[in-house]
Amino acid sequence: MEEQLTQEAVHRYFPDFVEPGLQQVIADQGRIHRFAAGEVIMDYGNYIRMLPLILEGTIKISRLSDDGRELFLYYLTRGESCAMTFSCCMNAKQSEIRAVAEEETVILGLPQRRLDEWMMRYKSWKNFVMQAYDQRMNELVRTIDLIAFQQLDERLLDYVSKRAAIRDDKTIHTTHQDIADDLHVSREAISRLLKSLENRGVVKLGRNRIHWL
Amino acid sequence: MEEQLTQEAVHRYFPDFVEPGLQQVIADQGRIHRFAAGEVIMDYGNYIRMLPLILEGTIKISRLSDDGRELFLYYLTRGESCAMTFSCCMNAKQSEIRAVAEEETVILGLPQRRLDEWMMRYKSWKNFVMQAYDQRMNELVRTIDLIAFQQLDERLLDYVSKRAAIRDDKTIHTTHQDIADDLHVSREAISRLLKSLENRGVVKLGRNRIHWL
DNA sequence: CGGCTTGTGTGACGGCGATCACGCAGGCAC
DNA sequence: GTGCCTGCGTGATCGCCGTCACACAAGCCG
Repeated sequence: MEEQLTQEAVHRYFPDFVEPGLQQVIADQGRIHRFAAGEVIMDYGNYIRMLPLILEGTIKISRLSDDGRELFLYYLTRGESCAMTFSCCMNAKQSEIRAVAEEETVILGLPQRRLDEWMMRYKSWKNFVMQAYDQRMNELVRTIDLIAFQQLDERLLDYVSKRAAIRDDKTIHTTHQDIADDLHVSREAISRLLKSLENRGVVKLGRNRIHWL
Repeated sequence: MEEQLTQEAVHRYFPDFVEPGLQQVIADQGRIHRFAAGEVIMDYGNYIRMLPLILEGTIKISRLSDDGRELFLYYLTRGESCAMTFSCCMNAKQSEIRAVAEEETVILGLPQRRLDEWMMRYKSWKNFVMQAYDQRMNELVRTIDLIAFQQLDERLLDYVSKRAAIRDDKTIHTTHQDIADDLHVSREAISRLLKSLENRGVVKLGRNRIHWL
């Protein structure tokens, strides 16, 4: 069952793709894939045959550092795509990132072969790609800023608020350990700081969930 | 005195620009600018009218964080260009970065107006731009990795070796305070660690200079 | 119900780096 | 030479977070 989108649906999901020709090829060549929460969409070392555009849901992008540790980079949500994957597509490299569905997620997979050609043919596609790079660069710079300057409590606040915002859900379902892993700190530190946030009335805690006030 | 390059010189500096037409427009439209060590090439809030390609020398790229602190990002050297500037050019935004010449530096300035058009017309230009983004993304990820995982001594080693490598000069001329600022740590910590590196025979220290062994 | 697993709270202790407070040394100006 | 400024070395103290060690609580399953 290989679903496709209609040209109208492409236009609805990605209103920035203005050229009818672009809408048409995306509709023709894109294939819909569905993933359950926790499913690995793409993993380190995989050969990449398609570029994912996210239609629904959220995916979490991580990367292996030089010495094999997992490094959380960012979340992607609907209407976005993965800048780190472009370069792999372009050079037919193996994936340097892992993408995991955070919740039930629907993506449109575009065949790797055509992307390069689209860059030169469709201005709005080129802009989309450039903008994706730009967004991610800014996100990474912001992360560096947080790690370099902020205390852990600020970083945690940022993390929690962002995760609450990315889906319109004020309750995050996760464990303290998972947060600690993403921020590369100890679980105890997260527990203590969350407790103090609760005392300050910023969040309400429960087992496996954090409610953002 | 507005110097230009010949088409042959463009080819020599940037062998990856294969299209003769691209070489020609770069030669025609590029203007050479020279900067002394320490000179500010581009500053926060400037309107950007040109994209710099570095012909000779080294420039240091920094950025203001959300709350106004200076955040060192990376060094650029010959044959490279600044990915963060592309996006400013594209959208005619004000600069979000500061570029300072580390040493005497020569750049070729390309007029902002044409860049977008070149992306779609010249494949090797498009590849150059994409590769620039990709390199910087990887550099930023590596920085995050270092800050998140490594102790300060590892970061310092990485920093010193990189600065020694970027110009072919095993002696770095700088102060402990400058290094401390780049790494966002205290000067004392840098002094102590450099001392221990000297004791371990990794570097030789002198006033205003560090010699890499 | 009791036992097990998984998640959370909390104390004790230690290390790294920040901060403060100096002393000292190299080089420049006079 | 005498000052003076800038850069470097070093000790003392302090705070954040890592680590270890447990207690306890929530939920699942027999």
